Amino acid sequence: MTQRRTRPTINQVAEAAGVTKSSVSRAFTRPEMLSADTVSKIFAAAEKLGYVPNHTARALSTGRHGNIALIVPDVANPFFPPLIRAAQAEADRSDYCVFLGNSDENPQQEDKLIGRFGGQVEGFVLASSRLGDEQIVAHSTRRPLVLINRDVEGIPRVLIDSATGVAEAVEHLAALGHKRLVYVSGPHGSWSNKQRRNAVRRSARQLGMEVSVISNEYAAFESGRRITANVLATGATAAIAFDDLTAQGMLAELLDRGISVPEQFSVVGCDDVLGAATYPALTTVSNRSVEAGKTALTLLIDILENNAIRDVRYVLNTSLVVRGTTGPAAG
Amino acid sequence: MTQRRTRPTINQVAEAAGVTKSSVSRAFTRPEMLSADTVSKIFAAAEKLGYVPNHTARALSTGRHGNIALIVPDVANPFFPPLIRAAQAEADRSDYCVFLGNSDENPQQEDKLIGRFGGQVEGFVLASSRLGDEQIVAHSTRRPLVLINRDVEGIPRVLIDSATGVAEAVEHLAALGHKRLVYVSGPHGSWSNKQRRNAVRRSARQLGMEVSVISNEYAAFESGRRITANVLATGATAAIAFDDLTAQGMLAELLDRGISVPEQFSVVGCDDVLGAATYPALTTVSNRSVEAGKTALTLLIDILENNAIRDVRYVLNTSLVVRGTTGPAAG
DNA sequence: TTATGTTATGCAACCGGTTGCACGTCAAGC
DNA sequence: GCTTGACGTGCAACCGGTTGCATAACATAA
Repeated sequence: MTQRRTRPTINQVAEAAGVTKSSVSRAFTRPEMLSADTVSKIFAAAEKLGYVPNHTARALSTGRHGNIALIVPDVANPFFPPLIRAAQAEADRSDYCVFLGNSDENPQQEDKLIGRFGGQVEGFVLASSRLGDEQIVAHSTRRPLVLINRDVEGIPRVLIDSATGVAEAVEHLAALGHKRLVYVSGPHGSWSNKQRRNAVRRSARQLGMEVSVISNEYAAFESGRRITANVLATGATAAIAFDDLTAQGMLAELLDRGISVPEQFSVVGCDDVLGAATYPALTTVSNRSVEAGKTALTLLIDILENNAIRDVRYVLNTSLVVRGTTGPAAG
Repeated sequence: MTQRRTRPTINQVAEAAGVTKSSVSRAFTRPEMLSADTVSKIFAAAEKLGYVPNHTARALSTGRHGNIALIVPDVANPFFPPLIRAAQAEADRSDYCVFLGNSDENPQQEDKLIGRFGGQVEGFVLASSRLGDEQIVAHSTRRPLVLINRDVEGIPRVLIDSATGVAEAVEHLAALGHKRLVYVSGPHGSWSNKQRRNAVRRSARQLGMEVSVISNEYAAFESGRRITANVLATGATAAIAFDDLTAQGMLAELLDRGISVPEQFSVVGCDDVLGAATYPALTTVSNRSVEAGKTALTLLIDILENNAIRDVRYVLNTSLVVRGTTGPAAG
């Protein structure tokens, strides 16, 4: 294995070019301050030595790292990867590096990650943060911070308003003749969950439907299976799940129990992360996670570069995507 | 908005505790060098001021950042999120921060990311790298580097050996009476793709089956749909796809064309990223991406902490998961 | 020719830690 | 009582850049 050579420093370039290190530094940061001659002399020397400015040293003296941190509750939840990818791409356009943190749905872990990243990032994007409002506010006093799917006043935030889509879902079910409805909850600290639950309740009340709420802490396929018994026990004819994964688990469990969807029971998911991959293809609420990721980063970078401290509340609407898991009420 | 205060430095703590900054530094890094009295005096002062060591300054003088970079071709490809999550968790156990890079299946982009991260990480994990061998070797001379699903001699690597599972798949199809088979390729630079293609060819030869290979640069649902016509044109009765996404696309297209699976055509995926979510549930080759992510990180951290420069080649075997998309050959 | 202004470059302090070496103190050994 | 060694702490250099200010060189104006 080849030896790991120590990289050339600004001093060596300076010596090779016959100038001082100030000039070398300027050649790389503000070349317009130097004569064209000097600049090209320095570049030639740098090129020859394979000089690359030391990021850390630069960060120490300027206080600017060119890094941002993105923290999500669960990387493996299909809602997040597209968001992460979009955020990443946007960061890349402005030459920022992205730290990714996985909080495991755990506020303490989230806090710990913020602390760990704190010293080496310009700012944060917290997606579906599980922290309390006060903690979020506290962190935002140290570093610029943008929230996704979390509505804290005074802090720039990008919200995917699933309420519009969920309301459409309830109307859709009402139109199909359903009278009793279940909402299957998501994580306790989740803003989206609260929003969806409220939207279901509100619409159902307006349409004269009856709603039960079933709690389900960890949103995933397996827990979707588990809570299906409780859902059926309510006597409802349709369910709206916090997310597609939960809905998918319910679908599998219903199939196993010989209950046919949508003939005997209707299921609606949320976030449209599975496309048409389930069987029957899942009726769900559309997802704007790509735009959310991109927008959050644009916002953060704008704040960083222009020192714009604005109280932005950016809302992305959603709508119902009707596929094959909803049908006329049984009976 | 509260003002962003500048954090206390080692000097302020030193003054408050009535010692020099050397002692403060030692209190945090090698407290056994100091008297217990001094240490507690310093900790008290630090606590009171809310002192947190400056990561950047420390990194500058020690050359150690406590960061590692993980680069994947596509975060949104469901193969990677579980791997990323596992890697993340493992890094966390040793207090490393993880930079995530998305190369977009593009070697240039991958190279650029490595350069961007280079100055602030201890080492790299490249998952399914699209770089050429020489580039990988070159980068490994600068920083420790562990590969996932890429077999370059002399470089520590974790390989998911899908060949075993793919061979089982071919045998399974042969046992079902299939004589003509298609392998639908994945990305050009992909080691996994080469491995799978070869495994299909080898097993098919042994079993006296005929194989066509259809190329398909970008592995995804849509491209799976697109190449289905070509697949059918070969006259084969079964196909093994580079990955589940491609297989899923084919399934959708076959359904649209009124070709029933598995009665008229059999499909096998690879990586088992969709679980039983497709319809029919996809027969596929198991996936060890979680272990791969975890192992790669363990390896890298071991190299970093113990300076162990070993030529490790860690292989994870796979096997066939039979579900509902394979059946007896038509006719 | 001298005063005045511009421009390019150098000097040295600074960012906030770490660390090799020197020094002072105190206890044990002779 | 003096030497020796161990131990705890301080001094100062160093990591590799950035940047405010001073200065030299040269051009322009009076």
